Amino acid sequence: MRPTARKIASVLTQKGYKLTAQRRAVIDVVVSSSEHLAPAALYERVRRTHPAIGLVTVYRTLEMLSELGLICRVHRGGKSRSYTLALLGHHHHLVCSRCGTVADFTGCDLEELQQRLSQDTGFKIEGHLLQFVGDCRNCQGVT
Amino acid sequence: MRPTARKIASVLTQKGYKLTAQRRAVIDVVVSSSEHLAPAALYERVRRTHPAIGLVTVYRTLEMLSELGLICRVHRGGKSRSYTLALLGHHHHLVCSRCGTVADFTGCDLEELQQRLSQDTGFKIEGHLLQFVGDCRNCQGVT
DNA sequence: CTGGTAAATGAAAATCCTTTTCAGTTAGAT
DNA sequence: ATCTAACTGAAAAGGATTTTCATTTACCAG
Repeated sequence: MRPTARKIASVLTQKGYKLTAQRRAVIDVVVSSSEHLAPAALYERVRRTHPAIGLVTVYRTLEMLSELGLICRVHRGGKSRSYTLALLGHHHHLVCSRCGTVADFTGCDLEELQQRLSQDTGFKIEGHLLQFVGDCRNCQGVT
Repeated sequence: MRPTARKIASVLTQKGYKLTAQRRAVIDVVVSSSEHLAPAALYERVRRTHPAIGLVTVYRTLEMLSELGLICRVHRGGKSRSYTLALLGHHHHLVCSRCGTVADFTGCDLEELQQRLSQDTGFKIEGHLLQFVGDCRNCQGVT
């Protein structure tokens, strides 16, 4: 289930955040992108419709949306961070190593493993990060 | 199975890399550390025995060891990268969010999930990243 | 045991990405 | 319409990482 821009906006106001033109613009881009986006790339796209926006605002908005759980961070090799729209509920990513397309999936079924690890190591486990990397359908033919 | 410094050194020479004093020093620190280490932290430790080494060399050596699969990168929140000795074979990490201690584990059993995802999405999956985050035994009492 | 040579090193500078600061602006409650 | 805390953008600061380049060094050949 992909949330709509409207839905995200309403979460913001409910939480007491102001709904500025800049935030709307960032949200619109996030909602309409199927790939994950680094702050800089997102900034470029937002600028098409909102040329006066500052990169800093993009950073701040992404940070805020991320804390609210509305978008989530994608972990790539390590260079720059990226974000993608959060699906409702627990999910993970499948990232294309060539074009960066992100597919989400649910049903990781790691509870059992987590419990085993907790017992074995004494860790109090708070979360996990699971991500598959590969080539998406479109990129498989490409050299 | 933890590889020894000797073992790692021999891989380097086999691959045609020169075995310099600096590289030996970096390898020694990596092998003798149970935690994962960020380049800067590793640099500090290496300097104890090899004060003239440059941070750049540490970066370059880590990059090289990582490409050879002798160490592997640990993904934290996102700030700085870290590396830890690669165990032989397939394994994953359990990272303490407070002190950074890394425990390894094997047996992630994701083949089935991977196959399902491949079919559903058309991705040609090449690898995955699985990591649990939590508080290790020592850090659980701490405020 | 010498060279000779390509590879490796260290210091400084350059790049990136991200965060902080601060003065000016604005959304939304009253 | 007014007020105020929240928000914004520009610039500066901060950090991590990479590049550049002159110098040094490991190690192969002789």
